[in-house]
Amino acid sequence: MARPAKWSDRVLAALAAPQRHGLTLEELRCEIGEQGSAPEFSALYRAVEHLVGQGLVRRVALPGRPARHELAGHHHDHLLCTSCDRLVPVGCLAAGLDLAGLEGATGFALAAHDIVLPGLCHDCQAAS
Amino acid sequence: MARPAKWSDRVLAALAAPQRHGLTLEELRCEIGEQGSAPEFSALYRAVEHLVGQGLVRRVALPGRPARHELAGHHHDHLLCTSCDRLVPVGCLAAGLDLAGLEGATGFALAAHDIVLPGLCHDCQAAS
DNA sequence: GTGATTTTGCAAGTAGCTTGCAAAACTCAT
DNA sequence: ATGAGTTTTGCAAGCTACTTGCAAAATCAC
Repeated sequence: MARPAKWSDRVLAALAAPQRHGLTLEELRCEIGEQGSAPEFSALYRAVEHLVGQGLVRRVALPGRPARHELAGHHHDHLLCTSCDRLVPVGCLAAGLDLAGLEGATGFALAAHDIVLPGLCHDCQAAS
Repeated sequence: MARPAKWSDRVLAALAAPQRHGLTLEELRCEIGEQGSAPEFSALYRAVEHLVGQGLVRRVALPGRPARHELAGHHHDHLLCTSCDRLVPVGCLAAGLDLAGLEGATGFALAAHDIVLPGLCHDCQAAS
């Protein structure tokens, strides 16, 4: 090992804070910046990329929105509020799906899924 | 109504061809271009956007990939081959999900879902 | 034809992500 | 302490897919 990664620990710490589930890179940068100096975006990007590669962080890619990141614990899926972008974990949704049946019918080999159901969270329903 | 849309019909025709399910704008442009002149990208973009607004076309947004478009018929979900980008329709997956239970547990109002399960299609499994 | 309306073509702009590269920071063996 | 080797950082530029602005052109209703 050579130079130790300055940001990786801060990233993990920020993701561990349970206030908000699933942070974008930009949010991570702000979060980290509040306790000192904020990292350059590309440095943070590469640090997170590295953590994802190590399997410590899970990236939840969302179409048309910046990806969100969470600590990689046990698998779960998400609900996404399309109004405030809140990402809510909900326990594996694929449990109810006949994956083996789908694979048989289509010839696909299904990979690790990552189901995100869009909707409006409680607060945003009230606000509209 | 004033000037009639030159491309909308071509778009619908191209999407109706069942060879490939789910076309990107770029693929649509090629497809249309093969029977004459290809539309400018932005014209096509706006034509498709209009059709989506009318409810005639459904846009399947995919993270990190260009969105794919299909004729809006009865609802279904998709499998996506992450190697060749093939989009395969598979009949509503949410049927197996306890949506009402999720809504109750989270306070969410779930919107029209659009589940895409990633995997490897038969051909791409063989190729690897 | 005239006017109103809408689409087109061209260009430029945007967000979010990704990469190149040299300079710095750090560890380890000497 | 010194130097070699490795990795991260900062800065800048590049990329893809999408989105928008605007004037010119096409078409419809009259």
